[in-house]
Amino acid sequence: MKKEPGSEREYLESYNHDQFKKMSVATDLLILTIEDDRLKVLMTKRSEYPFKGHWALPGVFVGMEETLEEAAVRGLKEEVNLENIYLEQLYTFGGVNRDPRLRVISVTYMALTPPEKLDFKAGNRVTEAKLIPVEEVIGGEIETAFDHREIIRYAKWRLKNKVEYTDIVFHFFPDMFTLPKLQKAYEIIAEKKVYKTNFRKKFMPVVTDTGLEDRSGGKRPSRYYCYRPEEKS
Amino acid sequence: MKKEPGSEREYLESYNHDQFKKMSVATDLLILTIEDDRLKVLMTKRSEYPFKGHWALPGVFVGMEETLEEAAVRGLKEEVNLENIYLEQLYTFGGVNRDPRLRVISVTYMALTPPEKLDFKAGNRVTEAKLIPVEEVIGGEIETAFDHREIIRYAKWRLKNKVEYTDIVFHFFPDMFTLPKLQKAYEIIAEKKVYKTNFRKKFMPVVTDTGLEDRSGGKRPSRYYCYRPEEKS
DNA sequence: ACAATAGTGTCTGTGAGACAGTATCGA
DNA sequence: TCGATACTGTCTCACAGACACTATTGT
Repeated sequence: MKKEPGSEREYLESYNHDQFKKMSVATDLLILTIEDDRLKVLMTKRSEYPFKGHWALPGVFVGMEETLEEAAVRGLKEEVNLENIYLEQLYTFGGVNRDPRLRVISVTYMALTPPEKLDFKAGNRVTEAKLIPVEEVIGGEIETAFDHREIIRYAKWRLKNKVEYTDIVFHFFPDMFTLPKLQKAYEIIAEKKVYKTNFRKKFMPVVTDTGLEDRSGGKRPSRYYCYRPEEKS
Repeated sequence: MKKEPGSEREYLESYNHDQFKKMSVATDLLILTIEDDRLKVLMTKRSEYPFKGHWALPGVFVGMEETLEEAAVRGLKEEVNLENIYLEQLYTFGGVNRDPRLRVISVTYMALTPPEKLDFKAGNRVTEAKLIPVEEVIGGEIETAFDHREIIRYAKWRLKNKVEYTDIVFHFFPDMFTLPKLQKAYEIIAEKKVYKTNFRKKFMPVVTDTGLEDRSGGKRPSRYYCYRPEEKS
């Protein structure tokens, strides 16, 4: 078959080298939440080789007809039945031997949610899934599959940085929350104590008082606030 | 052929679905520099379909035996004969129809360099390459291939953010530089004027005076500084 | 009354913004 | 001397850190 140099056909063929055939692209999900005053990540126990019995991040392969973000959203829906939550691309990991079976490029996405919204027991999944404190993963107490320990360490680092100059803390809470709880979450992520006064000065401008109170504490009740329902016009 | 459920073999086969076969992974490079008081990006003129005659970012496909970063480093070496420069992963673009020929996931890397180190005329490249002001690309004055205009817009945004709270400005300069020039670069990237006094207060702690002077200005000479040769012990 | 938690007032220090002033070059 | 550029001193103001104080609950 005759080839026209520089033609579309020649290009299509040149890209079909065997070299580029066996790479797969996946999105791995870092579903993070705060529970019992600890930052936790959702992991699934592998029931198959390799790393059978180890814990891994949930993930899906990217289909030919979906974007990376669509794949991440699909994964969230399939694995934890979760929709409409905060999602951001974290980093792309492409080590050669990340997966001993085949070359997998993993585009990781970070999802933040209050623990109440997680529903990983239901659904049609067979594999075991649970929230694991990131400290236990990073500390090596948990047997972790692939390079997922590194990925989790990176996510924790990114979160720690962003919490100081953005409003991501709010994504760990439902519509209503109390400032003491918000502060506690902030301190866990930032890994440092802050003064009540300064914390409130910082976030008061972006929250609004609901008038409701949380009387579950036993002591003086704290007020419920909402995030930014009054955006300044 | 008999299959053992849960075996390694079954897994390998299940990942060989046609669905995951035709995706390619590339790294596109954003080689940024400051020249003539403008932020510029290196682009190459496409000599083939598609987007023939349009300008595109340099990039290489990721080989099976190299990591993403190794591919980026190789691309830098091949395209602009550049080594040992600042390189950071920017973002991964995975739109379905980014490339009309085949599905390409593009892991983009941002490289910063002084313009003197660029050597894209030499080498064995046949395609035309030149530095184009990012404003012209974003403004639509330049015919841009694929989604590269979006990528460049994102890089500019990221750079603008990082310049305020990191030391990336220094990567646009060789070992020695004057503070007025450094400030000018800062202002171009941050897209705002700053006061000399405050700029110096901010960066004086991380530079050291060489004693040398730049007498090319015609007026009062400015001193040459180095970046952090005196890291505090 | 008391312990415990929620919430406020205010002093201090740091660092950016603003601007006036001094220093050094060529012509 | 003059214009232009390099460099410095210092006032102000916003904001985070620090800490003492008041307020409201259950027991």
